[in-house]
Amino acid sequence: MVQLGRHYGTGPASLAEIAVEEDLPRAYLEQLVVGLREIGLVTSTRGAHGGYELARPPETIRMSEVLRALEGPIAPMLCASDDPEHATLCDRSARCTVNVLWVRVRDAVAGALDSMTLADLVPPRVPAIPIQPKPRQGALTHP
Amino acid sequence: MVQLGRHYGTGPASLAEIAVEEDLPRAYLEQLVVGLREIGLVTSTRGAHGGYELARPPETIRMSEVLRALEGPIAPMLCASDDPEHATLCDRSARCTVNVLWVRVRDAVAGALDSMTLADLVPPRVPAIPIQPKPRQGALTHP
DNA sequence: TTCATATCCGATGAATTCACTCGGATATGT
DNA sequence: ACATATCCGAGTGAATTCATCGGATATGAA
Repeated sequence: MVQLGRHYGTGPASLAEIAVEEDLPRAYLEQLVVGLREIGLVTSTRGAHGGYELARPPETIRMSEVLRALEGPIAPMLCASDDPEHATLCDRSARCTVNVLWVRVRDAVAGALDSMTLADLVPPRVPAIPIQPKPRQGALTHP
Repeated sequence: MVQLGRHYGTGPASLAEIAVEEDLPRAYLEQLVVGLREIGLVTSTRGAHGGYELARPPETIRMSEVLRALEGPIAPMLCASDDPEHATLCDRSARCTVNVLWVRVRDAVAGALDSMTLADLVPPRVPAIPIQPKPRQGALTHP
């Protein structure tokens, strides 16, 4: 998805390209992209010069959406799932009092994933000729 | 740990007891308790009438400690682990920009686990004779 | 002393998940 | 026609998780 973010606006990128860029097997990417397509995060164009592209600008894609598409509902435990369809009480739920903890953990994770968009993870294009690299406050300086 | 919290102050509780109370195999509890003992969250006394008890009052035991003892360092990915000993960069770390996301998720989880203590999960003792069960504001009423 | 009750310890097994592979069918620009 | 892509279903090997089993060691009570 980060790679698709990089290519955003320049037409579809094939899985073969991304496989090279990320050093991942193409066949594996194929499997991953299924979920992304089903949710509608990416669109595909088949045939020569085809590939995938983001369906929306990177700034509007929350990482929570990406993770849900790839890994399913956010759920530290089965009894604390995002998705009501998927959530189930285990057979210990009668005496178990830990559910509140898992719900808090789940909300914390969902919050963190909601707070970042794909754009936050696409590395900014470094200018070919860097002008006056002035160190920002708090930046680490090498001893 | 919740069961040990219930028994807190009343001497050691044997795994056989807890196995009955939680409907879990005793041999399995034995395995779990190893980590808790090593970290010093529980103390053990061997022999007849022995068992385990919390080393500290439940209010002072953060759930982050418990989870770390049972499940190891908090780490959504290997490159974003709590424990510096355990943390490693993967071979993709040079081009991968997603680390910041995992660090945020990890901090969110750690925060949630830090914010609750074992005492929050030990169910309060219901009085034998309930006096005027007045429904609190916001409590769910059955239709 | 004997004995039942406990914790300790190492090894083993079943089920699930993760990262990845394979073989082909279908669509499409050149 | 043909190379380039996506699509699709099934299958594999390693690792992890949850749990089991057999027996050694310590200790309070009869």
